[in-house]
Amino acid sequence: MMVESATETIRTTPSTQNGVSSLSSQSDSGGREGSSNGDTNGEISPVDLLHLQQQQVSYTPHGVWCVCGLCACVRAPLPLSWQQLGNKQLAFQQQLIQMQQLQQQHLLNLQRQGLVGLQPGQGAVPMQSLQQAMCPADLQQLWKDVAGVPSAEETLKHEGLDLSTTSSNSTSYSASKVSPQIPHHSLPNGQNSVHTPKRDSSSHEEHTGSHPLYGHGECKWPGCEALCEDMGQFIKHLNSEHALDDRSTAQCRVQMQVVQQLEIQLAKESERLQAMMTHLHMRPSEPKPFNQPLNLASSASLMKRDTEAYPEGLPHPPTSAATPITPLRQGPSVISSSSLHSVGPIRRRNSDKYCTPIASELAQNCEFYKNADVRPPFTYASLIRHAILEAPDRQLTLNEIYNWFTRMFAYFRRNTATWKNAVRHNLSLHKCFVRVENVKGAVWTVDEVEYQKRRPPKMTGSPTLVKNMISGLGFGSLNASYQAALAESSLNLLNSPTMVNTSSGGSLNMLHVGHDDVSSTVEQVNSNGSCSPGLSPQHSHQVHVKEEPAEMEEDSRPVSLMATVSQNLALPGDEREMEEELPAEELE
DNA sequence: AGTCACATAAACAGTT
DNA sequence: AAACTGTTTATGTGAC
Repeated sequence: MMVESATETIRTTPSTQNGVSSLSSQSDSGGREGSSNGDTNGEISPVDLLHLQQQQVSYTPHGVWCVCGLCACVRAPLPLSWQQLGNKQLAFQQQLIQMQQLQQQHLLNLQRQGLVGLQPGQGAVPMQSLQQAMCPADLQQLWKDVAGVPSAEETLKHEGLDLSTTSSNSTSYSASKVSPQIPHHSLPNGQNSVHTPKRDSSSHEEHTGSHPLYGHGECKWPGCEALCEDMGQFIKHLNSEHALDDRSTAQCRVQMQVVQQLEIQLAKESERLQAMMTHLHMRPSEPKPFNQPLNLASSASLMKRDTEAYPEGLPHPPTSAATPITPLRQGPSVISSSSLHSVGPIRRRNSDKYCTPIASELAQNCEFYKNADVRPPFTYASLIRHAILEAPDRQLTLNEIYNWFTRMFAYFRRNTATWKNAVRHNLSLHKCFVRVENVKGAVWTVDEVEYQKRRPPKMTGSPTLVKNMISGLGFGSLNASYQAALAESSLNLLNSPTMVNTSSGGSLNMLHVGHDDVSSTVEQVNSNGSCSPGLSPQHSHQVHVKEEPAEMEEDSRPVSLMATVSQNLALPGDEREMEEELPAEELE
């Protein structure tokens, strides 16, 4: 039968293993390393790409000027390195362009149907939008540059940006890919795009008495601003000054670029809006931001290796009341910072490295983990500890721990085979987990001292944090030995039954910030009364079955500064938050 | 390169 | 007998 059990594990292993490994690779490479690698090869960085996407393109006799719609930065002329974009960026940009073209075509269809028509003054909209990204004077100057130089198109052609033909080596990444296709997509009826504005306008205004290019007695042709007393004079001006020639053609194409860029921006903003609405559950069906299927299975199906097929559901990002709504956030708040590896393996000390509190994370993102099939970025040990500490009496049976895992994490509802073994393994392996025999059977408790001893946090990545934390406690002048003694003292204090049993036990416990996660914040959360109670006095009364002979020796280490520290530890509640960040290590 | 922490797999034994 | 529980060992990986 053991063989059967083993084979069953093996049978389930491949999928789990693959899943884990793939997730691991996703998180490791796709998260930090992957993105960073992509930026370091002389290619365009995501930031630059973002700017690219936001750019408004303008043509001048001196080249192509791009005005970033994001920050209004003007990039001119475009660096040659941008011509060397990798295929990745090109493909991405082409996708954007295609999407934009579809949108533009749709817009034109609407226009033909009369749903969206050019209204008087509408022609100024792109200018206004551009002016948001660029000061009006500069923008106007750009237009005048185009308007005032008949050879603008020639200049552009000369520089490799042929407005009439596809130019692969255009200096403008966006323009080169977009402009040549505009006539085809924006004007599917085969009408020459260059002629369209003029013909439409001249025929339109004569009959209606209004003209999109005329308003407030001025010609609204980009860069013109010619005063026209009436429509007739304007028409005259239009036909004479803005007749079909190279200059008007170039100006028209520039305007098309402007519109196109704005539509790209519109597409992006629409996408953002969609994501926001998705996040806020305002729409019944949205594309899922997560790669993995989300598990919205009811808690009724918690325990068992349920359902390979999970109901398709909306992404369920953190929605706890304590979590401020952040539209663009797609995952747990802490994950976003400490681990882009939200779908990565449990392991790794992300929370340690970044001092990520698991309890606060779980408190904030409880719903997220419950519903999203995302592996929590915490170790088994920390999770087990959290589960136990969350229990009313600080003790759980193995099965209850299982239940907690499946109840709290959709991920564990599905990947059943391996993690239960891992939980048992961790319970047995780590001294911090103490098996206690009671009437009902065996329950597991947490030896907080052992847990903190388990692995002193390195905090190598943030020495300043350590310094700040110490200084925050008023220990700014402490030297390393004092700090070590402090931390050590805190452990001993924790180990003291009297201290543990007192109400200050929780705050003392917060001294051990955690390298892990749970340790630091179970109490913190408790202080808010939201999640789990404080350290249980019952804990000290437990009968420890597990033999831990060597540990008491460490606990009896001399604590030279014990008294001093204990005074400082007995801080009012408002100072305990600072204690929380005190490193538990520096023991050795 | 060595060490450590962790995850995973698996064998094994005891208990229910 | 089967399932569950608990212990232990082995191995691989990543971080330091």
